[in-house]
Amino acid sequence: MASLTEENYLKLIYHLSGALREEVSTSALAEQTQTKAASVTDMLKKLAEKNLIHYKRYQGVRLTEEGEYMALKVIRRHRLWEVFMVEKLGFRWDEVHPIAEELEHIASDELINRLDAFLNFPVSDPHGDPIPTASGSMPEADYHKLCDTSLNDQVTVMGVSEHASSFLQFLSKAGLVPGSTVQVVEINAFDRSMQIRINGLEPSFISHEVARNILVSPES
Amino acid sequence: MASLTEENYLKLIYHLSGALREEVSTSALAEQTQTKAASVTDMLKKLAEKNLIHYKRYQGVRLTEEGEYMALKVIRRHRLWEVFMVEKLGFRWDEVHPIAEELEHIASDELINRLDAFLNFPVSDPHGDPIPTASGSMPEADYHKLCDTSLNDQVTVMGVSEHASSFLQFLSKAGLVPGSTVQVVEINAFDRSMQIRINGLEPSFISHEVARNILVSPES
DNA sequence: ATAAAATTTTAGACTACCCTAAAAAACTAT
DNA sequence: ATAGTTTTTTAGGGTAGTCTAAAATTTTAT
Ligand SMILES: [Mn+2]
Ligand SMILES: [Mn+2]
Ligand SMILES: [Mn+2]
Ligand SMILES: [Mn+2]
Repeated sequence: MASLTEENYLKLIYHLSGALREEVSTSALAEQTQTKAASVTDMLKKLAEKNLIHYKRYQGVRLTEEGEYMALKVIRRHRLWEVFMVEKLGFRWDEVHPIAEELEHIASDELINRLDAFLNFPVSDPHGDPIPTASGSMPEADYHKLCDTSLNDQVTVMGVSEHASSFLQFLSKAGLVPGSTVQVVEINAFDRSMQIRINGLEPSFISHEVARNILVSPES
Repeated sequence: MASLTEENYLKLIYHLSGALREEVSTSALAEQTQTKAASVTDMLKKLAEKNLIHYKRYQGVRLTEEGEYMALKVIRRHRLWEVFMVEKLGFRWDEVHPIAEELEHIASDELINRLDAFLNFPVSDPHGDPIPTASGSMPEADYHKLCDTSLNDQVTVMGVSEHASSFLQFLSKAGLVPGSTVQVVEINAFDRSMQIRINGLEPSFISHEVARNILVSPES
């Protein structure tokens, strides 16, 4: 029904619109798609024609219910393939995203639902991002940022909000991966950097920039 | 390097050129690609430009070494994904081909080589077709047709030369799947139909048309 | 409130892949 | 050998998705 390019636009609009489902600008889409604003306008007209987005010119866009459903299907496929590559093929979490960008466009529902079962119905991908259900709803996880954790609190790493492979490799080296336990030992007021104890080992230092991109939940 | 469409042409030229690597005609390609001869000519010019085929106008085409290498890569990916779907996801052998037609275009070598290892380096796909190696050579299996088997000889089913899902479903129902043992009990001269004993059970009847599309090897 | 700046859309054009219709070349049959 | 038939190529054109340049609209700043 939707071409590969259309699917990428829908997925991107979903991600850029954020939790509040705000309107997405033409320029924001142009920047992320590595295309020019004029090309984005053309595509927005086509998506509006297909009733996948709400579009009034000069006003930005939002997904329709149908458009959001299709975006979530693409995101579901992307994240399930990432789980497959890490869990079954032994890829590292910093390697799988570019390949999932291709696999996410394989359309078969039968394939993806069997893959889901084969992976034992995972609820999140290797980066801690929730996997939309087959019926098209996005599980909302209410994690908070490691940088907002109070002194001495102990938390569990659940995921990341930055997916650059250099960042992911840094976290692997530091042992800051989903499942790790972190206790905040010290917070430096001037630059908000932290000393943290990972899995009970010797304290290490992380910048606010790093702590801001690590998602955690309170120790259960 | 090559687009999805170009990959499909290369694969098709490989298949149509047969074991003897004969020249493939424009009209044969047009028929199989569901396009018109004029469109095929356009594509042949492009592939020749990229040195993937030998092309002289009005003369038909053959793959270059480079073109054959790329065709074999696509076929390798296709067949490995078919093994994955049948062995790991529980698909039936008559269901996987259309999905593999999409998966075969996912380009990552790393992905396909890890998949190969995950599947324990299979040598043939669910239909008995050999899987090209990572280095780009096609294992040649010298199976013969069940219809050429002599009376009373016992053979093992190795694969099929017809992939229509209706044919595959018929074979599944009959128990004529790769690995089955077949003994030829009777051959009817007038229409070359056969009575065969499958896995030692009661004899069943198959037409020459069916026997012609079943590949077997002598009992070891 | 109005002018300047930024954003967005329109206009016109390009490539990849496909089409129909017509021309060219290759086969086939007498 | 020549005429008819079939196959293949060329000519001209269409859609999807992209571009640059120019026009329209909105936002920002005085
Ligand atoms: Mn990803
Ligand atoms: Mn994509
Ligand atoms: Mn197949
Ligand atoms: Mn294909």
